[in-house]
Amino acid sequence: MNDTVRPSTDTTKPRPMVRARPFCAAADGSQAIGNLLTPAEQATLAGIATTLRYPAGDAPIYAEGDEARALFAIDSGLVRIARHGVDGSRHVLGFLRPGDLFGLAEDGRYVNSAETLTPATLLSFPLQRLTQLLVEDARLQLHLLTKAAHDLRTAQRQLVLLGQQDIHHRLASFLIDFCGHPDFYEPAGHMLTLPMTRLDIGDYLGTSAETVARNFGRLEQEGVLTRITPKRIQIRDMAQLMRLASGRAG
Amino acid sequence: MNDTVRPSTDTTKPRPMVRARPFCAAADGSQAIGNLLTPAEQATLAGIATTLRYPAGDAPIYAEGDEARALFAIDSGLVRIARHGVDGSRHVLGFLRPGDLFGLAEDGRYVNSAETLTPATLLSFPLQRLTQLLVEDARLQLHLLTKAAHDLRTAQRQLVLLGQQDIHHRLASFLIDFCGHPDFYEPAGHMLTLPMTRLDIGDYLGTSAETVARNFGRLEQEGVLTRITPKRIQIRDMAQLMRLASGRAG
DNA sequence: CGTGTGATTGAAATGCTTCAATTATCGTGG
DNA sequence: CCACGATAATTGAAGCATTTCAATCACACG
Repeated sequence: MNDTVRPSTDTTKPRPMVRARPFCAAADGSQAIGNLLTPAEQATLAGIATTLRYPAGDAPIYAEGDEARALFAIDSGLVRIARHGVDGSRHVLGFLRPGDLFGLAEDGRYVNSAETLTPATLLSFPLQRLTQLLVEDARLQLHLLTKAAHDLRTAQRQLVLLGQQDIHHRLASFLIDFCGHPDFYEPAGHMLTLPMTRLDIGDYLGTSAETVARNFGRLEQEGVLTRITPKRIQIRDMAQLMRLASGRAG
Repeated sequence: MNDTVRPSTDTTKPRPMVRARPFCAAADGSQAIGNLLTPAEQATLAGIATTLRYPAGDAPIYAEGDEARALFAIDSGLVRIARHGVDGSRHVLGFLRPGDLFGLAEDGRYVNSAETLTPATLLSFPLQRLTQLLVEDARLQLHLLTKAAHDLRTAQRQLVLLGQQDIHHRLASFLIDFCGHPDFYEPAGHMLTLPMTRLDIGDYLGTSAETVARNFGRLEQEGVLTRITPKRIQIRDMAQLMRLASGRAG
């Protein structure tokens, strides 16, 4: 295991990015890039990438206000994107998976912060060289444009989620998101494994860790799920969970 | 005044798009295009545009699920972008102004609905021809990519806004947004003119029209503002309003 | 096998939602 | 120009969900 927060760096050829969709609302630049770009385009991008390794446990990748020097793609591991209010409050914008892209800047600075949730390997694309590439390759641009449009839709999904009044429905939506991802949901045993804390979920859903815990309890009482451990959840009534997620009373 | 909901169409040369930033969180594709594109690029775009005129009063521009045939830009007037839940609830994603772009599609269909707030003149860009243009012109693409990135940041702002617990702060943020736009805020008399209803604001802030009204009352009691009429608001303590908007206790 | 972090639960206070009634505003036609 | 009617806004009150502070419990890690 890594014993420092500083990432280890190597410039060897990174593995190709081949993973699927992002799983949760990710209001930041985030989407699978593997199935949007051709192998040739991926190779072009990989040519300017540097591989970085980070340990688990909230290792900072960048912070709000930092000078933006690179765009990142996740090769392995999980990353949390958040913004912080002046009062110290935190709002989690998304949980990112392998294949997801993040690090969009504004006026040369990052507008949010990124930390690891688990040990992670990232690909870093220096902005300067990336920009150079973009003006040369229209095809690459069109794909990135498509990606950005998709991210906007994803952000809209979370906006609608936060627009829902009660946490009961928001939590259901959150869980349903995860059930669509093989890395976290095992259909055979109906087992869901959550990689983040209750506080992370609370900050994501716009509520507190306590309310999240209480609503897990409520879903359990209703027979929708069972908490094997806090992070290992067994889904007992997927149909009902989906009803709740889509806003229908339950 | 228009006497039908169908827009009148003409193919004469549309006026150039020259307005400033969008004013409110606009989770949909929306941003001033005038100051991002060169006159030549604007001319290229204008060449494939059709001008549409819509009356006021919630005239539908398109609805969720409609086949997406065009991208829209506002020449004059105001447009509301929203999504609807299966239970009939509505979540307003943004209020758009002249210069704003909207109508991003997913799988050939619109993912939200757009209606007028006031009489509006729109420029319609047929998707087919627009796509053609994009693969030919790398410069245009890079600008649209920048625009998309900006919209993502805007969506993030609204996410943070909705992440705030109480409506008091959310409403303050909402009002501060408007104070930055000359079309709605007159600094001389500290007068703010809101073009939408309390229900629109409620659906935007994730609450009800009643709670919005109550919080206007509360801001008035606190001496922050005065309601001349429901839609004409005089700001009496801008500093305090900004403190509230940034999350600091009031 | 301790120890610290995360999760859960309790209880009081607050804020929000909902239903309902009243009042105000604005566009329209007399 | 004023009156009218429809829509919007405000306010009241009861019920409910969430927040906050606090204490306890469970688990993972060393």
